[in-house]
Amino acid sequence: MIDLKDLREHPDKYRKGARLKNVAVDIDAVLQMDEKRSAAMREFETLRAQQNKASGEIARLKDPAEKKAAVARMQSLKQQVQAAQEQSREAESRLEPLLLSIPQPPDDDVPVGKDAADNLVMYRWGEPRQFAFTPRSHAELAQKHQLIDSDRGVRLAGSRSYFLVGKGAELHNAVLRLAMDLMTRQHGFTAINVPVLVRESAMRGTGFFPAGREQAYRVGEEHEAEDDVRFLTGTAEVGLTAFHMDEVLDEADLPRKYTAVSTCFRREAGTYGKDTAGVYRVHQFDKCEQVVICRNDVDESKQWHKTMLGYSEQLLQKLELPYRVIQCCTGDIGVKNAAMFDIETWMPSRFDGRDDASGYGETHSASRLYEFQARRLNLRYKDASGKIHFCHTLNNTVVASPRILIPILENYQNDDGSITVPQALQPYLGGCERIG
RNA sequence: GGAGAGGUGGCAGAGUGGUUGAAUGCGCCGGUUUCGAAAACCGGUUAACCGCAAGGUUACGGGAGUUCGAAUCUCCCCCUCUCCGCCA
Repeated sequence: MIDLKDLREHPDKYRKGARLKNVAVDIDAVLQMDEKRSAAMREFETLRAQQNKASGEIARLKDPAEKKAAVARMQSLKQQVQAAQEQSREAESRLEPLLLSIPQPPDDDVPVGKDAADNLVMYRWGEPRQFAFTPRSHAELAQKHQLIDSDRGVRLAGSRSYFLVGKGAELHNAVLRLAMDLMTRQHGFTAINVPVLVRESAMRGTGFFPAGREQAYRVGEEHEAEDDVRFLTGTAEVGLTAFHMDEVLDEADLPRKYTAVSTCFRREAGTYGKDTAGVYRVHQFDKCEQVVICRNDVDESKQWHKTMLGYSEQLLQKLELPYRVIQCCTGDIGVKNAAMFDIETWMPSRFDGRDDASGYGETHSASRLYEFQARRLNLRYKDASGKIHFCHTLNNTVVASPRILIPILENYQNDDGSITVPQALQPYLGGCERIG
């Protein structure tokens, strides 16, 4: 949710922001609606004030006849008040969806661009491995060692579904455990287990609705009342960020640092035929997420953004997987973000043999939202002087699996088809050093 | 799924039609006192919106209604808790 006052004062900022993000919104229509609402509200409040005043006077009248006359005089005012209230409410209810649809303008330091093709490569870590043999894809490796069973997954749950089996499941659990341990033990994040089945208000509050609604699974029968409907979350960001929804925190308790592993559900609507081999794009996966809720301070937000990005890099470095860090351009950061970094990890099977860029696949996404989510969630804090502010929120992937199994299997394969278990994961697999 | 109880300010808890945005207690903040602290005493302490201000409007789970006027009355919904049943 953007700041309505700011929209009134700087409409161009939002026009430009929407244009840079390739989002079609009619700012003028919003401003008109806002004007209409304000007028209706003032009208209603004036009338209501009159009514309240008269009511107080009636209460003080002792003489029954006088009282009766005064009450009779109020009849017509009552009609007017009701009509004005009706108008005011209608204007309000028409303004709200318009406001929800206005994207957060991208930050000044975000490169301008149309889509993912215009994203900026910031830097790389590690060198893509040169194979002395023809490397196998993760799908082949998984098949060979019976780590991932897509055939049975599809039979049971449809396309983009899978079973993780044996060491496949162990590897999956291992990376998530490693991620969780890193965030809690080393970086002081509080571990949380979040609901993945949430109300619409949580989805709207975190900015996944209304834009993006088609990506979420809706749970509930058709005949059920809207209030009984729940949605499966596509990330623990929802639970972690909405944890303090409608609360006023103490500034002294900020920043709040939370991490969670949760199962994530995504319809992947509009991606038919894309990334169908293996487990790159699936409907259900597990992810360790990090969320920071901090003071309303742009510099602090930017600082946290970098820091959180660093935590994820640290995880990839522990796994010794080559990656590159991308600054996403204005057209690729989505409606809710002010800025976004992606981390792409080297996946040999995606490499086309010519352009290195082809071999990197997205594994992480770090978002900086300023007060956009906090406004929608009504998530605030009180500063030392007692003033109330909206918090800032940020989030980033720590690790998502099975997608991360792709670079692990492919980068750690040996010429005989066996797979070396990354050192950092061996303790989580009972010391197992090699698969196959 | 069956039966019952309840939802009021940070918390506890009054309040059943009129100056109650809300008693009282706790907590919190400030002051007096003290070498300092505790205790005691005094004062302050919900938020959103409109307004330069004075001031005004809204909100007692949510919605609808009755009324000149609703925390208080009526209807619908939601949520929480207890007991029974079922269940990981």
